[in-house]
Amino acid sequence: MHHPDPSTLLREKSLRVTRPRIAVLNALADHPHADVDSVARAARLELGSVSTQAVYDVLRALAEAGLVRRIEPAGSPARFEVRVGDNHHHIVCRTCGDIADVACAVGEAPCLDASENHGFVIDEAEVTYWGTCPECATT
Amino acid sequence: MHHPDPSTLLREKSLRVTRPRIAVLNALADHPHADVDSVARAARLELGSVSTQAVYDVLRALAEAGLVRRIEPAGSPARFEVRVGDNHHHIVCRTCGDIADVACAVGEAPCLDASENHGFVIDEAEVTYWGTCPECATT
DNA sequence: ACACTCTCTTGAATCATTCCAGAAAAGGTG
DNA sequence: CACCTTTTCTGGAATGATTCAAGAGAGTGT
Repeated sequence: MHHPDPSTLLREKSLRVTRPRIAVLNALADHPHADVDSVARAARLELGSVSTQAVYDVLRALAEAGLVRRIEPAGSPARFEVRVGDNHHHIVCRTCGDIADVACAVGEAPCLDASENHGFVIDEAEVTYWGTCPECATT
Repeated sequence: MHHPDPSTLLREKSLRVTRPRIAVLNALADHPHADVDSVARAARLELGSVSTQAVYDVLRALAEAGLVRRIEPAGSPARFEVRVGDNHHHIVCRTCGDIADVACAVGEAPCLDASENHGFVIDEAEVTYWGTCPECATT
């Protein structure tokens, strides 16, 4: 399930290849939209042990390099995903916080134009759909 | 400054009319997109003193009643605005965190349709434009 | 293998927000 | 207007997510 080799990805961005970084990339490949805690748990399964701070550091480094994307839906701790570069959007369940991907029709950022920009230079339009997921809808 | 009378707004929602609530509504009318701390400071100018917890409680009560809207841009503490009910969107400066309103072309939520909904029932599409504000662009 | 630099570990601090129990105040009623 | 019920406000403490700091440890190019 880890198609693009984590080590290769890291080298392409001139980042050092370390076991925690590989474990975090693998964790995110298996668990899209995972929060820091879930990533840390998954990484620990692979490594035995990693400090929580290392996971935070790794995630920040990967996000800065553009290898992962940090998403922060209102009311939820930060979540991360490896799917980058396609400017897709998210749909969040108001009840359980579950997140699903929604492809962007345009594909490139910014995919929407603002009617008034107030002099701002806009580089991205982030869309978050809010609703109820199938499971929470039935209960 | 405070166009619709705060007391009237509160009564319309069957909320008790208290001095902290009026002060918070006035503060938000004067400072759109203010965070809790700014609201508390503004409210203290009007009242002399209010506990921070009262401000949190008031903001939650007002948000639940639909009198104010809570917005939470990634990386920023929660901010509040007197709700207009027009489903407008926001443009956030990546550098200074400043927020401006952007009218929604459609007006009613959800103003966008998701291409795939994964079985979710969508009730709102929240759009956040990211960019650089005029001041930060020049510096 | 060596040296240089970046990354990881441990431990503590910070910020925003929430929880709790009791005191005070708002609104309806007689 | 005084009373009573319910809701709200106060003060203090707790929680959760995230960040800071200093030193030990590991990756990379020569």
